[in-house]
Amino acid sequence: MPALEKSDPIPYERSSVTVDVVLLGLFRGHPAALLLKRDQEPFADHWALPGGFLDINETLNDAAWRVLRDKIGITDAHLEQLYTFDYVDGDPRMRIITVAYLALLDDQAFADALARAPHLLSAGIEVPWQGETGGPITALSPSGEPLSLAFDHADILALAILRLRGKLDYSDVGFALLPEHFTLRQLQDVHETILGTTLNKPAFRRRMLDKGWIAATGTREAGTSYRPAELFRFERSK
Amino acid sequence: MPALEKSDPIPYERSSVTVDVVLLGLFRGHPAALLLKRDQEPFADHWALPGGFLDINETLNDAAWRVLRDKIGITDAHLEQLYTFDYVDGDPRMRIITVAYLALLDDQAFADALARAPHLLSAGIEVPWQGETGGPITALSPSGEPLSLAFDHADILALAILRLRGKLDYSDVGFALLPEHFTLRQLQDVHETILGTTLNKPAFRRRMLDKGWIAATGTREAGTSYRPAELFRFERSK
DNA sequence: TAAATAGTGTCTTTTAGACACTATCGC
DNA sequence: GCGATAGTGTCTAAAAGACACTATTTA
Repeated sequence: MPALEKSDPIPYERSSVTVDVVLLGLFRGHPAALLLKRDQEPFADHWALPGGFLDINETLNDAAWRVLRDKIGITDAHLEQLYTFDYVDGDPRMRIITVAYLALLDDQAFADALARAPHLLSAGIEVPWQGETGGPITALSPSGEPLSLAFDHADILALAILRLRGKLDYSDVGFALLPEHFTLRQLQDVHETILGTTLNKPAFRRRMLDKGWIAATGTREAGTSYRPAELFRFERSK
Repeated sequence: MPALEKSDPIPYERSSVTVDVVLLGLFRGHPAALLLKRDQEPFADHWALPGGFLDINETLNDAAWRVLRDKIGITDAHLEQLYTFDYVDGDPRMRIITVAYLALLDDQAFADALARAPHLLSAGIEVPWQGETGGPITALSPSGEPLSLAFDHADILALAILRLRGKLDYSDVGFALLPEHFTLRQLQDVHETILGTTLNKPAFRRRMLDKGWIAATGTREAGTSYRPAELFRFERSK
């Protein structure tokens, strides 16, 4: 558990800048985020994004990777900056600037992280809005109960979903949620889960193949009780 | 002129967080940004984005508006957060976190700001890359000479263009560069300038009208030596 | 009437959706 | 062969591009 919490006085030679990381994966057909339970005020017993203070001699990216490594045990993931929030809690002395990052994990990395750190919670993210409109989200416990989130972390989670939806079509973020080799159906499942819609199969395949982002491996998935699908991997054609 | 520069020692009760604002408008068929000349080291005599330190009791948005108001004299503009940079200059004690903002000005506001603050420079932004690829940009003086930019401000300007291009089609940012009443040709010019391409006229008109973002005013532009175009204004249909 | 730009009708091309059909695996 | 899912052919619908044409203003 973190020795340093945001409620602590700002320590010597540290600024009041923190880095919080949204660790996002897919779980049972829903987006899911890894959360930690706070044991101190404010927001004791609320669930929070893993985060930490920015060290004086590290970059923002370094800090995000340090959070991933030290708090979750992850050293490999898609990582990008999301947005910078200022959380004001009444007392202006307590003002904190939070640079939020988004980390994307494939199923294996997500499950490994959960197994390694038993205090982590995999929270299902309920996204009640369609498209790129935005709005509030709800984080659900594994049993389906709504979770109380600390600080403005519900807003940060909502923005993470929004960003992911916006970038899914024109960038390669979708592949960060898949293992190295994957079937086109798995890729489509990722897109459908993130977007919260169903997609047309032939059109989706055409589009993905036309983008030139995936290359057939020549191998097929194993262990199915039906026709095995071809495995692809992410590879820009140029 | 600013009394406080980034090169100064961090003052009491101020964090090392700064806010820089890209003030973007369109000038002679090119994107243009408002820059200030630095008179102190580091980067003395280089051109820099207007910015300032974040005050302990203001939000990031407040700080961005304060920069716009105090340094440029602008109180009304489209303003959004762009990205947060950490600029490291060798000495880790000098590390600065910069939250970059993007402000969009229409021609009138852009010209007014230039007239009000004679030390401001309108720098043409040369964007050598197509689409949403990204890459370096060049800032040009009014006479066409490349300008030396301070810190990582060339990167920030490049990101501003990239963001604008990415959002132009699905958001309303384009209207922030136009006056309240505008013709469809003006709207198309804005899009073509930002994207650096030419667009098909009938297709553009169809698309804009179908979006339901603009409403005809029933009036027409005046003072033309040819058929005057109908004036529209920005107005979401729902 | 000439010049210039606004605005549109329509054909072609491209892209997406619908949907059924064939293909291939385990059992 | 049966069940299940992979993968495709093809028709339809929608959107974008091309391009010429008409419309309306000033001079």
